[in-house]
Amino acid sequence: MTDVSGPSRGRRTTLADVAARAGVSVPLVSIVMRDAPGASAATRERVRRAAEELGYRPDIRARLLRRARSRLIGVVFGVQHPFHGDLVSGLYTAAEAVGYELALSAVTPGRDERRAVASLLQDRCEALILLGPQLAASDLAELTARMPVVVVARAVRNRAVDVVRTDDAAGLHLAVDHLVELGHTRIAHVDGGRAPGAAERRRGYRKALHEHGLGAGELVLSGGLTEDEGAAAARALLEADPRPTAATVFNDRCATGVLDVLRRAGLSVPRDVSVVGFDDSSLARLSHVALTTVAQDTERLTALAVARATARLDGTAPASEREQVVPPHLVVRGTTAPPPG
Amino acid sequence: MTDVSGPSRGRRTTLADVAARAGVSVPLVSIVMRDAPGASAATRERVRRAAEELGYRPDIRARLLRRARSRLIGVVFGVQHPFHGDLVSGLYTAAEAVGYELALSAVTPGRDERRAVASLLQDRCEALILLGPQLAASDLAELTARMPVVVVARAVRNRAVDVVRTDDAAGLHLAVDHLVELGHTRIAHVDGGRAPGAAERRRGYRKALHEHGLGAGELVLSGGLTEDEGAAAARALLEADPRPTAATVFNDRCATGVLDVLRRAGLSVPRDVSVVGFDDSSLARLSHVALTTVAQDTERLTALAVARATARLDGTAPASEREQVVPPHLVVRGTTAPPPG
DNA sequence: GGTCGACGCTAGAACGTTCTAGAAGTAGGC
DNA sequence: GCCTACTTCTAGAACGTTCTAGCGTCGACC
Repeated sequence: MTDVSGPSRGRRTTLADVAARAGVSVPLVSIVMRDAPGASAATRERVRRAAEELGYRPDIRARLLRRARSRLIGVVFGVQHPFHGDLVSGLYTAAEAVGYELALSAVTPGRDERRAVASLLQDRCEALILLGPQLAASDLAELTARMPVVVVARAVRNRAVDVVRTDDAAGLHLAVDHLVELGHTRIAHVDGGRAPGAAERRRGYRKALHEHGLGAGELVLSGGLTEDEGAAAARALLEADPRPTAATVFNDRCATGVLDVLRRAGLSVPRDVSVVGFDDSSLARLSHVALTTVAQDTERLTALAVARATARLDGTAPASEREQVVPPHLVVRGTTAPPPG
Repeated sequence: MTDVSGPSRGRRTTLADVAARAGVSVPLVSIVMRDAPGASAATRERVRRAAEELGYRPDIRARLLRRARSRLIGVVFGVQHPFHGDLVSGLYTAAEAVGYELALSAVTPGRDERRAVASLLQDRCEALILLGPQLAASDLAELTARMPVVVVARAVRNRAVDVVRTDDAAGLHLAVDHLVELGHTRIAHVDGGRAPGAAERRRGYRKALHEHGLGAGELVLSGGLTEDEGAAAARALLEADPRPTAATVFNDRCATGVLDVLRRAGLSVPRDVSVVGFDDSSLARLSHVALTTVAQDTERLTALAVARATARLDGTAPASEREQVVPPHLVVRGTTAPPPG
């Protein structure tokens, strides 16, 4: 008989296997594996070696079943959305820093948010983080009654839901300030429609324009989340009379659509028209795009989201102040310059 | 005392709670919830109502702990990679169709593949699907010894690993055929470097050129996965003498970088230069890009990947034929036309 | 009228872990 | 020598589910 104790074959190795090999009780092995107090240094060493030899891996399900706390946070994200990718990256590091794990559930064209949430509910998550959810406020409230829920990158009217989001209005204010400083007076805004944050950004654009005494030149063009919608908006912009010399755009993806149409129409960016995006996505950073844009602080957003979720679990979160707003900052690249003439 | 039986409060409701309410035993409730045979219609109805009233949700961890099979497939994907998003979408539907669930684990800038895989190993997955992994073949082989592993969208030399991938060489052959048919004779290829599939695509390009008797005009420009690398390659292409009238490009992202530089240099696509991408990503479909491209059949790829994983689990997978190659097809849009002159 | 099978249901164990309670053993203080 | 305190360890139960085995009851068959 050969030794089949390796990790490769048949039944998975359990605490009992390790305990037998090390000549101790099962709970003691558990203690060692968890680095919990209650074992001598010599025994720890022996148990560790036995576990190593057997290729032992703790069964996280059994552990969670037994433990009161799962230290697991569910995350719902859109698989299509590049910005969600950035946020997921940040969430992983933020969660790890406070000893939590993440359970991911994707929203895809064939799998809506309800499904994504439902699958996490079975998973013993202690809290849920939803990235830019489209769920109705009532659904969110219902979910919140069941467990802590933190919504990221979307404003929610319902005061019972924790929200962490960028100060979208301030972001557009920054963009307009920058353009005004360069000397622009006719500044358009390409809108995001019903997308999360769009209303706030539109509001910020309007407010900034008025504060600079440029309210008369206000021009909101209907756009959207995607390049195509940006392209359509750019065509509308070209026909405006007088034509704006600058545009703030709902997001970077949409802005690249705008850029493309402007350039194909023979205009130079930024010489003829300046363009400012939003998100500072990897798209904007590409050297041949070099989009001036409003950067969201993903690191801060994700850290706050995880912190709020865990605080809610510990009961240390404030009952008021459910909304945390993170200031954005402007990243000036190559698509903004003084107006022509 | 008010009724605290609702789903919102304290301890989660268990089978025992439902059983007590319905006046039956715990296993019977389990039978009803699983739609397993062994309960009368009347009882089923009563149990279902009790469960509904209590807001009962099965605890998937306890279930998995008890069950021999978890019917759970782990998926490792790159959160940055849009094409992985498409694949994940397909995997969800393919898995659901055969009664499996997915456990997602993301690769991010701060979380490498090892970490991603390790977290799934704890999770009781029965099989692993890895999307375009960068892991060494030896690591893959080691993993395969432990559990069924299916690699998607990357060729693996090791014959012990199941692979489902697009026929990259054939894809480039299609692209070259198309360009030759249009009348092009000087066709360049923008390379993907060490990226998964790049070597195959380069090979397909060379083979097609030779078959058309155009081997003399072979020109491979070093590119990569991203727009920036495509832009650099396009600058090299502009300096080539004689200048190619067409280029096949490693992928769509890279191709958009190529397009951008060509157009900024004052050339018209497709009038002066034709460009063919690879992936048929959402990028290529954008109306203002309208990239002619080689489409990967994501639906087929994902269905085959799930089918292979489950077949491996059932022991019905063939010992040979570890590699399944899916033919791509050409999507002709607006970036290809006959050469000038 | 007894055996058989099917049906509807239940008792008890099992999955792999962690928790609680407590048992040995050692050491120190009086 | 006894009490207390501490360390190291173990027995047994518990988490919520599903599996195995088996118990009644009913009807049918010979």
